[in-house]
Amino acid sequence: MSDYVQKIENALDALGERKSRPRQLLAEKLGTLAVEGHGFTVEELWTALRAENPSLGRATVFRTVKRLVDAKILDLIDFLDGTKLYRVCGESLIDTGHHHHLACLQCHAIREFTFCLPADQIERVSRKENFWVQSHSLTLYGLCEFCRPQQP
Amino acid sequence: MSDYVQKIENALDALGERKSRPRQLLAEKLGTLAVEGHGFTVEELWTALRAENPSLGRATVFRTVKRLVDAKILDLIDFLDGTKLYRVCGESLIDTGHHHHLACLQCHAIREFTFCLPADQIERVSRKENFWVQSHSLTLYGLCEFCRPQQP
DNA sequence: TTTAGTGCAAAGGCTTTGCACACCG
DNA sequence: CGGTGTGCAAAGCCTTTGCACTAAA
Repeated sequence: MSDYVQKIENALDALGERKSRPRQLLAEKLGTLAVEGHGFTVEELWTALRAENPSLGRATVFRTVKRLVDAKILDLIDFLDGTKLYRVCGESLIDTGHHHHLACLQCHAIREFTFCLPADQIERVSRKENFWVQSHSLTLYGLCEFCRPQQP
Repeated sequence: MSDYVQKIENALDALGERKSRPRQLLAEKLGTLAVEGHGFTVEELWTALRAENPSLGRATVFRTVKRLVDAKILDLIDFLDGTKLYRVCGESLIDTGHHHHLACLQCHAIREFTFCLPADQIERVSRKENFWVQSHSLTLYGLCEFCRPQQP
């Protein structure tokens, strides 16, 4: 766990400059969440942080989360039912490489998987459509093993 | 054009029951937008409809758009900069088949392309991750031919 | 000492909802 | 008529912003 916290702290250092108490708390919490792989809302994060520091402001969490998303430390996964959850991105923290997400429509668990659309396929679409592709997003929605009825 | 309008009206019939003036106007406007392939916000749609019927309420547009999204008549494309645009879905209206979107990050044009991740690849991920995949979303972001600097 | 960072509360956007009325069937 | 659909305005969410204050370097 300490590994993740350290890396998140380093990432924050690389962005903003100062190590404040709120950011430190946030890094610690995100370290835990990274291990568990849970998705979370800003509200949930804020609530959790206030357990440690009751005066910590909501805006601070929003501001820091935004920075972390820009820095690709956090991913934002959009379930199509209106739910949107942040998740610590394994790619930047433990070098899992290029990945996309499996999103469970029932319990909202999010998992990374490292497979992707082959580059030559993207290239083909790009040429055919005369469209310069810079990035892409791919999410598979369904049910995780805990939410699915037992298989035969 | 009339083709699209007819199909959208039919789709609305299939959902709600009554043909009201607001819904008719909305179907006509969406017919035009389907031909042009433009993405739009609810606000833009509302503004356009008020040109025909100044007393048409914003809530009506929201309510109808929501129904159409649920019915997969409209797609919602999420640019990652906060922009979200609706688009008439070719798949349900003119049977273009399974498709995904090319989204221009500059002018916010949205185009459909019919290529997709091969089913056996999805199947492989599904088995490997022990995750039952029900649906997926794939969007390619980049620059369309009009927003891109001239190629050599 | 300097200035990024913070907390608070207010303001913003966008979307939904409650309610009385309108109007389709 | 009966009940869906509508318009309006108010309320709800989630997020951002302004400002004075705190504290890191």
